[in-house]
Amino acid sequence: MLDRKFLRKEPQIVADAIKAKNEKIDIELWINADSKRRALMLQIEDLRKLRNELSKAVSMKKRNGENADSEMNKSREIGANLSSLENEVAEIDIQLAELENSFPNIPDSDVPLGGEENNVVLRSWGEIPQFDFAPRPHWDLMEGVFQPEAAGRIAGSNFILFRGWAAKLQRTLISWMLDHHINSGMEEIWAPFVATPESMTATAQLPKMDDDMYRIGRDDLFLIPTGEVPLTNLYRDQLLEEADLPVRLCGYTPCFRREAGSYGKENRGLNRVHQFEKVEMVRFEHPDRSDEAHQELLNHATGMLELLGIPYRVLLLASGDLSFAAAKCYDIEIWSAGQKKWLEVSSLSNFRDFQARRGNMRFRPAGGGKPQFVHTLNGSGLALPRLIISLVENGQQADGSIKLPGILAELMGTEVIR
RNA sequence: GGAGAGGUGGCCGAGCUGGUUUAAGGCGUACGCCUGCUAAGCGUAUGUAGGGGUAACUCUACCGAGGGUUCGAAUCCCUCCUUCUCCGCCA
Repeated sequence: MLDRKFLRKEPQIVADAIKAKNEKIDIELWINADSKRRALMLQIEDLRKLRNELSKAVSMKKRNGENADSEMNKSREIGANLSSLENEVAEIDIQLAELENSFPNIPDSDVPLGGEENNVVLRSWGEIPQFDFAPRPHWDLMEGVFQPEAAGRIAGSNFILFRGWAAKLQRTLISWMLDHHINSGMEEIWAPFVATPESMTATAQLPKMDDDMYRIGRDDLFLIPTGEVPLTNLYRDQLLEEADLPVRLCGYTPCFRREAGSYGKENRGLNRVHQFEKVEMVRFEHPDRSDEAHQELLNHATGMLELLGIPYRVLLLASGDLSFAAAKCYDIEIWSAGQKKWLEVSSLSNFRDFQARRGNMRFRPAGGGKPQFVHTLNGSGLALPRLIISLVENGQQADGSIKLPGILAELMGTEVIR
């Protein structure tokens, strides 16, 4: 959510951001409703003041045993007036809230304008593996341990069922990544995998992503589409002390996505599924340090890829590719040798105070003074299916066996999976 | 699922037979004083949001959320959420 004062003062910046993010909403609607609301509030507050004074007079007179009928009648009239004005304001408030929820965050000034084609590759690491045979896609290499048909029988199409070493590999990676985060000072969180509409609104999956999420209608809950939701909402409506910052969290969660209308070749195998596992990093930062924190999250995520020996590149997303709530976002893409393409395995965003304002997450400055909104950041660290794709496809050998990077070989108890 | 008890400012906690409470008091925090340091003590200030004014300042709202009763609601009524205790059910 954007600050109302900002909306009043800088409508053009907001309009530009709406355009840059390809949203369709008109700020004029908000401006009109807001000024109408303020005019009404002026009247309401005057009437309330009058009524408060009358009330006081009634109270005094009654205590002295005097008659207060005329004050009470006046007050009654005011009450009738007030309730009709208050109803008007209530309607406007609903409009305003809807509009405010629909304004996207403002992209940072260093974010390139335009769509996906304007994303900038900031850096890359590692050599793209070469083979003296034709490398195969993961669904071939994982035949027997990755069984989409079995998953389909259980839950419908586009779900994952792993067995044997694939199941163990996933569990091992989750555990290793969490330990990696914990060792760098993050606190591990195990949170609910469902969340209320309020939580979804605070992190801004609602209203925009409604159609992309699974909803449990009977209890009005959503299956979380990312660990960002529970980890960030941990501090919804909370007041932190400056000394508490930064709060550095990590946690494993499954992520549920309807991926409505996305079928086809691009989505074969593990590329795009309805449920995937992910380790998420979330950070609550002092506004002055969020840029630095963003870099740290990025370096932390890429550090893991370097340990695993997976070639990657880092993209700075252009405005049109930026999510609704983000001010700035880096994507990390890793190489898929079998499919010969880059796969997004992590998205690291700085939301500045956008989510904090929606979720009322604040801190009290060290020297006292008014509470301020924190900055929230998050990033995948990392998403499992595509990481597994890359490990399997990049590590494949001519006979179809898979060579594991040293660190994983140790954890899995074998250097080569057959 | 059933019964009961709670939800008040950063925290604790009074008020809850409706009207000088426009939320007491304490803790914490900030500043100052005093004690030759420290501890203790004393004094003052200190909720959030919005509006008006150049300004000292001032007005309005907020006591889990939303409705209702009333001239007037933290206080009475209804619905919902949530926490705790007991019972039931359950991996």
